[in-house]
Amino acid sequence: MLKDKLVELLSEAVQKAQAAGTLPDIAIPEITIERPQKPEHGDYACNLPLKLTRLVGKSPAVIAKELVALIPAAAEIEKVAFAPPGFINFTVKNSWLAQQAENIYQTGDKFGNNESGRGKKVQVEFVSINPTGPLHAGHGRGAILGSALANVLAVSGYAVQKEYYFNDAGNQMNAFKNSLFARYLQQLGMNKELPENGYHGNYMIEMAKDIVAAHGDKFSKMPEAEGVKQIGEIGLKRVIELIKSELAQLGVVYDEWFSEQNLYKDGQYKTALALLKKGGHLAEKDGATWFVSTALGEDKDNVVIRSDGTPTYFAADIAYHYNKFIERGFDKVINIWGADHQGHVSRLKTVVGALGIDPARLQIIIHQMVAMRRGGELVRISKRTGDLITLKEVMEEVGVDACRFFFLARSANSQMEFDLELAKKQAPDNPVYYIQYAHARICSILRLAKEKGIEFPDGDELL
RNA sequence: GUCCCUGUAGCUCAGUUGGAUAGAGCGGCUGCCUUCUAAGCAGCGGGUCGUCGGUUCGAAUCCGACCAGGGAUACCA
Repeated sequence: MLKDKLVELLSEAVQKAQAAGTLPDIAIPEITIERPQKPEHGDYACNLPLKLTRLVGKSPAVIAKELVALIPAAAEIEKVAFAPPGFINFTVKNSWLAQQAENIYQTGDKFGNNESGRGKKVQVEFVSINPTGPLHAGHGRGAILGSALANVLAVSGYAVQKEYYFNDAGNQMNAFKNSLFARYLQQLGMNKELPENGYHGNYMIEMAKDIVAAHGDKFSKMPEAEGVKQIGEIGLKRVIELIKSELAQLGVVYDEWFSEQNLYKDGQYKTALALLKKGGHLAEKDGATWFVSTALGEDKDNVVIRSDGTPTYFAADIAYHYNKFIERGFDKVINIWGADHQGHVSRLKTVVGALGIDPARLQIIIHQMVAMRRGGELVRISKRTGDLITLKEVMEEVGVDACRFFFLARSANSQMEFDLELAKKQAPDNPVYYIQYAHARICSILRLAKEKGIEFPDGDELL
């Protein structure tokens, strides 16, 4: 990259200055190259003299002028200039720029790829919602963020693995299974109430209908516990397939679907907890087992095993991260979570540290919430109410490309509003439309050029 | 109460580790139409960077206090 070349040139100049005694023999701060905002300031700029002024006790202008004189000539560079108060500005040759257009054209899709990841194993885990129903509109944000990030890492030379973690054990799953069973009995005309914290969505009724069509009434004839279990398994499979296909439709494809149950099967859960116990991080209180995070600077301790002997979600997460780092040996793990999980960041990092893993290897990206609207009107995302808007509906309404664009167009840590009207609008105030329009125009220019037989050489400066 | 995110042009937002006159798109205003989709092109205007203080050669950026909006504060996940 040209920036690296410029850093090289500047380092040479600094060394010469130090050899000549115009600069003292001190550690030089990192040389950074930036793009100036004004074209008069050249194509690239460096503020090293400003950084050095305090260290060497000379005015930035003097340092800059001395360095400019010592910068060696280079094929890419037209001009090196001093600019007050202490910038060094570089102007690149037009011929070099024209050559870049040709390079980009020749490199094609691979342009910009690099090896800075050096093959390090990175896992990006995202979406990972409980498989209790279809994805809603807000889940699209994590999905797009995760897949885009994984793409970027992959072309930067990392060995990336995209993972979806699903909880197929625990309370939420039981509520799902019981709800589905209740809906199933209702379909058969039997009187059965939904459980108190059950799932009310229409998709549960649809799924119950399908199960009746496929399997008849056989689950109603077995003991309830057995019926719930079997019907739950069917429901779980169906929901996971549903989620998988919706994400695939969005262009998001995973390498691994990781089930929480794996953690218990392979004994990793026990191993991870034993490791914490050995480190003195666990304590018994009120009949439950706690992770004593207060000893490590956290605000409160966290329950790991409830007084009824069942593990909490946090306990599973401990085992899961033990698995990621120790069993599977990822160098770096990136979790993408919604803002509603923000409270878990600190304790997860703490417990990872307690397992003897450098917490810096775990990076958690929190994205803020998404509000959907149609023009002026807010659209609810809530699962409880009937006017739930699913990710599938959004994709089908505005199109996959527009969907990806809008979710990616805001930085993760600012709240966003997704305007369905705007995303569909064929007018300049819709950025997606604008981009598509630019593409159409370019194609039509190229088509006309071909029709008229206009020739243009590769890397023509006039283009 | 405590913790996290946010507050920058009329609107939606960028702004890398502190650096040059704080940027973009849209909207607004002015001028352009016989050959590319006028769904266009050229130009102009637009700001106490939430408020107040501090750090320093220099602050949208770092520190402190405060104000406003959103989120989190379970033996739920």
